[in-house]
Amino acid sequence: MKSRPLILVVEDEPAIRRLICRALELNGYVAREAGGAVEALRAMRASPPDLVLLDLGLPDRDGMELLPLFREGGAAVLVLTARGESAEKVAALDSGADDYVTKPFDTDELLARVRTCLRHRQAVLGQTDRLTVGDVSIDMDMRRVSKGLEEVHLTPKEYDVLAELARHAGRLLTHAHLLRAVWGPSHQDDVEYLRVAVRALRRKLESDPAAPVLIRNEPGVGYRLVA
Amino acid sequence: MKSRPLILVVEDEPAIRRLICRALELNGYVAREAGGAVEALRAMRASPPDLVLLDLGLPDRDGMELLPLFREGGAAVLVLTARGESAEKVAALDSGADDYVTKPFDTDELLARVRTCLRHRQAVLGQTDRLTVGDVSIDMDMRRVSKGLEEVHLTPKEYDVLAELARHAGRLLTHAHLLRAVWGPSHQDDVEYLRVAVRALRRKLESDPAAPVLIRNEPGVGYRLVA
DNA sequence: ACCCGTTTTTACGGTTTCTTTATGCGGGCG
DNA sequence: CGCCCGCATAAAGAAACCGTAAAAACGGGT
Repeated sequence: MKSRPLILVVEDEPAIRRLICRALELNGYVAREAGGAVEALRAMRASPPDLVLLDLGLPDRDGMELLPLFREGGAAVLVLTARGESAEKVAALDSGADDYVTKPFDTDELLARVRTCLRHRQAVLGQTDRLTVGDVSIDMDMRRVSKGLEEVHLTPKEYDVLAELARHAGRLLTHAHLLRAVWGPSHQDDVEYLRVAVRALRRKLESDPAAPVLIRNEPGVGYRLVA
Repeated sequence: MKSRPLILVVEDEPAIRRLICRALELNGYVAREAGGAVEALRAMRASPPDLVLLDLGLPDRDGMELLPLFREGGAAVLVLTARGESAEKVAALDSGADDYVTKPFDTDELLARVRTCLRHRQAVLGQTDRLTVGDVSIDMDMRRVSKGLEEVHLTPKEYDVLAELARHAGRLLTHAHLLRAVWGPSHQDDVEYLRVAVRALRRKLESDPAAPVLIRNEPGVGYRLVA
């Protein structure tokens, strides 16, 4: 997921569609529109969204048929429809929808549910593309790291190590794991590489490199980025 | 998560509470009840649930205060309350609630949302096997162990022994078994290693290391982690 | 061909962890 | 009663590991 999540709004009523998209854009999302099933599929293929807001009552196709497709594409799905039947909700949720909101809806609530859906999806995919620990923030998408306000320059290897640690923030990664991920399987025993890289990272990111709090060491096992 | 997910229903109105629990039990869940905040916390500690159905309007404490606690305990939270204010919903969802349903609710829809919450939770936790015995909890995935609130540092061997014991919690593991698992087949007779490691573990994890309750000794056979 | 930033090696002192040995306690048994 | 065995505890020497520094090799761009 990019720093600005991509949301696809599938809704046949243009007025409502625009309304939703405006609200999304105002809240920092990138919104794409689709008025029907075929259009939605095309948009899906063109650039896979992070979340789909799906109206079930489409003119050309039943939205329920699209649901599995979005799911397979890795998107979260929030069904947003006028159909209030309990059976419909159950069917949609059990088909993999992440939430179900009936029209008319409250915009603030919808946005909160959108956030919740994205949170769930993010957890599922396990990729936090922006991570902030203390005063350092890591933007995976931009491949940028900053401490406080200034940006910090990292060499490729340094960045790769940090990224791997950040992808599993809080978890203890073994030397072998990190080495495999960054240097490839053939170097999974060259712990010295790791030491040099970690030292460089600490020097650049830690407030007190002598007493590291960000990248911790578990003697004999590996390193861990605090969560 | 067990084969039958454990759900804690926090709701002060006995009639509604029973109704919900009955519905849950009929659908293959194990339901626990709590009429207030303190009761909920006790139930939480006794056996951490997979999901909490939380009514915000409790007599003794605002449900919103409990929400973070449940989240930290690894439970999914479905807020089920009479408060229909949009701001309330936004606050709850942004505090980590996985869904928000207002009373009166439809039972089938609630059950579908329960399923969705559990699905999300399972995805989030992935295969994070976490074991809690008394006040010590072992997170295999993170390779972390904590007693009470503080984290406890374990050396590699200490952790390996504990992990092996935890993997077969409640079962009696022979000296040879543990030694093979941790030190390798060539040291399966060096019981001294084991004693030193167990002692270190007890010192760090037991409330009274002189009277161990967590790691028990079966004279002449091996050790056992209580379940 | 040369320069500069990056990566790979190598070396060393200090610390953590592991192994090994020693001692004391208590229960079962002759 | 005294001996032996299994266990807990303590402590010390050995080994493994870490952080640090710096030199050597590398590689892309000018």
